[in-house]
Amino acid sequence: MSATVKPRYQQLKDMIIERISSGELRPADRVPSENELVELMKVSRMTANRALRELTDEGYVTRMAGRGTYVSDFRAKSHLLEVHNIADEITRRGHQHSCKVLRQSRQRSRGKIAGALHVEQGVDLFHLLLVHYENGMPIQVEDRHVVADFAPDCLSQDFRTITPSAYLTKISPLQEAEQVVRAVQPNAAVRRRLRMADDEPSLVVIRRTWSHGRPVTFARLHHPGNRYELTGHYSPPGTPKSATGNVVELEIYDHE
Amino acid sequence: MSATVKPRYQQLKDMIIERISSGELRPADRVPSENELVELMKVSRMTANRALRELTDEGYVTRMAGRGTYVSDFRAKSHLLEVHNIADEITRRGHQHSCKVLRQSRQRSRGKIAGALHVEQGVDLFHLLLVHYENGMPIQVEDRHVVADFAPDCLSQDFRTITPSAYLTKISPLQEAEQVVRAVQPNAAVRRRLRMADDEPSLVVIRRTWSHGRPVTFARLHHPGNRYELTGHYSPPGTPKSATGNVVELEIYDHE
DNA sequence: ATTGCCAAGTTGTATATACAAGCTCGACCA
DNA sequence: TGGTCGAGCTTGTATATACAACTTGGCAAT
Repeated sequence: MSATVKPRYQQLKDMIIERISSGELRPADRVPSENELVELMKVSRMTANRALRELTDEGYVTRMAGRGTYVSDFRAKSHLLEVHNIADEITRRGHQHSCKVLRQSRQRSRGKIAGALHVEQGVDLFHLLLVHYENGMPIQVEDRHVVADFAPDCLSQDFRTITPSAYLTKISPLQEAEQVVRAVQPNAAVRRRLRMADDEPSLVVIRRTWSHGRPVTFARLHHPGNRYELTGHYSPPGTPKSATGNVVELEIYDHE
Repeated sequence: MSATVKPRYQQLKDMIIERISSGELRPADRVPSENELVELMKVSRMTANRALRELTDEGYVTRMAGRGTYVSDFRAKSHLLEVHNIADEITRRGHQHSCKVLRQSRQRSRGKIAGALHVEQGVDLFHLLLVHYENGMPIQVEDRHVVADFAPDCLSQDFRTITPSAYLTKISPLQEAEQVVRAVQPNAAVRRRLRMADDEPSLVVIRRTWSHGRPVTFARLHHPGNRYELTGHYSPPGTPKSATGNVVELEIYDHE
């Protein structure tokens, strides 16, 4: 680790973050204006502007033209959880990912599925039912519907070599998504496919993905509760990546 | 909605995003350099620089000094899930939040808890055990440990009026967090506190929060699986907020 | 043939300057 | 008294310029 000097705008950001973090600047307090920073810190206004603008993007401060810059109210901040693509997640663990295709068929949309995908009853959909394995152990049942005209060659894909998620993002990458995570008692079919114990709950991720302003796919991802968990690490944007070290085993249970 | 012209740097961003989204620019393709954008789009280099820099922050492109700018590989992108503070979440639904404090005591750290908080055995901790209610129905059991010297006045707080999360972020807001989400069979105590059905699974969020480079609190949040879910909406930063409309009810189950 | 080095192109940062637009407050006027 | 307008602050954007650091490729010297 060399002691290279940080850029000036980053020093400004660090200084302001430190003043917030230490409690010297509290939520709704006024942050020095760009011109004040110019004098205080001997920088140009564009440099001060960049620092304050990035702090705005990162949620630390709020700016109003004509008023000034004020410390944000953090209590509203959400914690973020990353939900990875299952195949990437497995290979990143150094394990082997494999996949069995149970169904890959064309369907007419109906009922709730049609509603979720914002299409009329009877519109062509593709239905995919896959089981993903990690070193041979089933880890996810993927039950997915895809709007047919978004991915016309869906039936000719070999989803053992490319996951539906990767295939769909290849077609049109920049997407919005809604997600729901639930703990449920799975039905018998899912329980059997995932080789789950009798009373084992399932962690379910439901995801609807949008592209070019319309829903294009709707997936229900079942995981065995005893062998799967969602993990996330949240640090404010702009923070050095390795600040907190590795993920640590976090045990759930003590007796109350 | 007035038809005010977008700023020039935003037009640049939109243009590049559109070229990526349409498939004209694919992952690993080269994006026009700043100087090329200066000529093509008749802007100054600083404006082109801002556009490309923000696209970098938003994950669309990757830049390398001396090499150029290249379209990112989206397959690696994670979906994000927001995990809200329980009290905010309830009040945002227009419901009434209340809270019962079951335990608020000083403890010596030991075992796994000490390890998770990176402190020696025997260091002072506070132990909090709360139940959060939404319109009178229990919705979360919060089992939390706090490093004592981070929050010395923890025992004198009234956590019926301020949640531990809000209290702790008030002390020192800018924090990193690790989170794990699991589906588990809760023990009898949790099941009783949350008035859960016999075979109902529990959605558990385990969160360790850091401040000034060290862990300061460690919380296990149990929720009843039949009455609680995590929801999230992900759109790339910089996208207009209301692009996809409201959250829609997403049903879990069809028969296979 | 290999090595070394330099030129050209790229991103990254920093400054000085300029103008537009929004907000506040006080001076001024009717 | 009440209202209006403008001075002076703020942020937001845009440009021109400069230099540093990095990468690549080709050329020259060894």
